[in-house]
Amino acid sequence: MTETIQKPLRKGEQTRAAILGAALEMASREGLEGLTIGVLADRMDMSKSGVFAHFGSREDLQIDVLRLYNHQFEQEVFYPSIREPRGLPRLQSLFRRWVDRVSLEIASGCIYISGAVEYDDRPGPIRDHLVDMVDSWQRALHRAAQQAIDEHHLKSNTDPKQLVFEMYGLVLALHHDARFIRSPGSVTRAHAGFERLIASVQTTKS
Amino acid sequence: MTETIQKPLRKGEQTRAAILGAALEMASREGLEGLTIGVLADRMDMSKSGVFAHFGSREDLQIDVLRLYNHQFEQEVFYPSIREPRGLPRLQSLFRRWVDRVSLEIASGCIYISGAVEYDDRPGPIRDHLVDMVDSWQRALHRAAQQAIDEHHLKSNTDPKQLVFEMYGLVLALHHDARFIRSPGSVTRAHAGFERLIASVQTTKS
DNA sequence: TGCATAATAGGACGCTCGTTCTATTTTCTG
DNA sequence: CAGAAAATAGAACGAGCGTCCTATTATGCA
Repeated sequence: MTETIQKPLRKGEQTRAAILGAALEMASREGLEGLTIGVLADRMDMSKSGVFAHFGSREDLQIDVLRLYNHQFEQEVFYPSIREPRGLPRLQSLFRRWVDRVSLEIASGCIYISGAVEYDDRPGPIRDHLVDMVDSWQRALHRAAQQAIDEHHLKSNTDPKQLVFEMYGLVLALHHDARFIRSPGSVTRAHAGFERLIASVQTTKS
Repeated sequence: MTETIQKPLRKGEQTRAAILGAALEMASREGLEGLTIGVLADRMDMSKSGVFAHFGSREDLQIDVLRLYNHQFEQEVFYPSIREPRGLPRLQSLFRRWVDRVSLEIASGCIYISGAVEYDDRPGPIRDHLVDMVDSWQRALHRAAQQAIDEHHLKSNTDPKQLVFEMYGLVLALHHDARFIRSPGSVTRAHAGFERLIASVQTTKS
């Protein structure tokens, strides 16, 4: 009993990561509620209990998938953007990278968006985590918008929350039209909407 | 065998309509995929088979719910609006009534929006019906926007599809922020976004 | 008021789900 | 290399699902 807590062995973490990756892919397409251990086990060529043992429960698996998605989102969208100069450039980078990511996700689906519908009325830890993440993302956008105002890139009477509301709408419309309706040109429209939106609150008109 | 096809009796259609109403309410909250015959039967104080007998299958029930929702949507949003004078007034009425309806649906959920996520990657008759309905609604908006251009209420270089794309985005953002995030002020923001949107494509500035 | 028939109940089916228990295999370490 | 511990498999469970079959009750028409 010298060491009660042992560092986990290598193999376990390795397959656990592989399962999590497959689970993320599956949850992106079918939704977090469509994530099922049996199908996941089939796809991993493992037994149900073998997969299950890596996560205490299905809910824990779903939350871990959520965390992984959030991490990837931050790596691809948030962190590269905050290295842009604060103000309008950073805000534009956030939106552009966001749209880029959702554009790629048209084939698979965005968990933030599908999760918002799946858990809008389903209380529990999953909803709590999801709201936290989306709320955190919106607050990051709010900060960037406020900074753009402070830097006098945007008009001083601009409402950051209104701005972010409309940016979010453009991305939701992109996801909706491209993934559900499957009408072409949605990415272009999202960008066009953003440019018109920025133009209406920018200090120096082009 | 004088009359092979009998007109259905009164009682049957009556309870069928009641079931359909409860099913619509349930599908609004839980989603069409969350609509389950057992729970529906409990809520109706009926047996599962009693409920089931009114619809050939669960899928038929879901499609009938969809039809009922579509009918209500048309009655509340579309038909009252097309009695407004064509052009900008009609377009504004369509949006205002649409937002009004979604505002009321914040407590229950909009099947067009939740269905778009549930069936964006799930082929079948339900998806087909859903796409038809949403597409039909978007085309109605396109017509109204085009007419507003023809009437010279909107600038001649306005792109109707871009306009409808952004209108849809505002409603999706409203649904998202109000129902999922539960942040106040979303309805106001949806209207503010629409006014800014219209102002940017209107012929005579205020 | 009878009687054909519609409406409903009850039970059983096969399936899938998450979860648990136990046994077996694999992996790392002393 | 041996042995402890981790990783995985396999089978079984109870619950919930849609659906089907059969019996019973309720309805509306002649």
